[in-house]
Amino acid sequence: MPELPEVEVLRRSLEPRLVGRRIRSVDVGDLELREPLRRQAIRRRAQGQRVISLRRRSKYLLLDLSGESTLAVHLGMSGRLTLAPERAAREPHEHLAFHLDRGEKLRFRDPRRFGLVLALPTGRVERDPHFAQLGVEPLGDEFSGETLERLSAGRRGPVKSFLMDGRLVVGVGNIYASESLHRAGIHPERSVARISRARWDALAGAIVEVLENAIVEGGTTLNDFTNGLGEEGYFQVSLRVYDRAGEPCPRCGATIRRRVHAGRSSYFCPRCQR
DNA sequence: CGGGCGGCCTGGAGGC
DNA sequence: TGCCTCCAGGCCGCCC
Repeated sequence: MPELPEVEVLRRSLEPRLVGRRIRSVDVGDLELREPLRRQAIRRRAQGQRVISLRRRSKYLLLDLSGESTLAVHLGMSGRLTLAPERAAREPHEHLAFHLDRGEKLRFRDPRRFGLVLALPTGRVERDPHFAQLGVEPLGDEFSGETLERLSAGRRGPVKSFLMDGRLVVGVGNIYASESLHRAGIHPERSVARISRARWDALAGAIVEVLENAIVEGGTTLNDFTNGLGEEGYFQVSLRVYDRAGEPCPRCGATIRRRVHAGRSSYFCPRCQR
């Protein structure tokens, strides 16, 4: 579900509804997520605090709270964070509920439980092991073809794996890696050692364009992504290759192919991507 | 050391 | 209708 655009869409949808609100109490279920939930830390850091700001780092949504605490939420593959009326019934796979003032709650649902909810001291987020190794933000000021070329120096593997390595570049997952490579005209299996500076520039531009467009369109809802208010995105209609095997390439008309690399499906146009 | 793969989970889709 | 297999947006650890 969630790559950078979806998490950013979630952040923007929740920000005006959460900033300034007080968390009165927290309910945490019995099942564990990708890691065991640190229930005491979550309750101790969240209860009674106000939401000061919402940030995003990589695919984590960060809720900065009063009391120098930050909640970090990662949606994994199937997580959803949504606002609901306080009286709404608990849903299947609802693992946490943050009860707010004004009769609302913020709930975290995650059927597959690949997600995470962490409570950290605000000043230590960057040093936490979940964050310390994260790479460059593709929508940050310093991101360019030069960045990609520098990060690829001395490496050899396929460019798609390179793009999806969160220690190098964050936020680009399986959908947006395929889409960016198609827009830049680069085959997903091309070795990073064989990409020219001009192509790195094209790829950086394609990544920024695809991510920004996806954010404007509310993210990609293939199955169940929604923003914090339960609204679906519509960038799926703008996808040019992802999940379109057998369809014509919108640029050249050749048949889009699906191939598995590193255990993940890649979609590409065999004619426009070399 | 870098890259590839299996595993973690549940649910939905499609085949028979 | 039911059962089976495959597949899924992320990430980590193990293996070569």
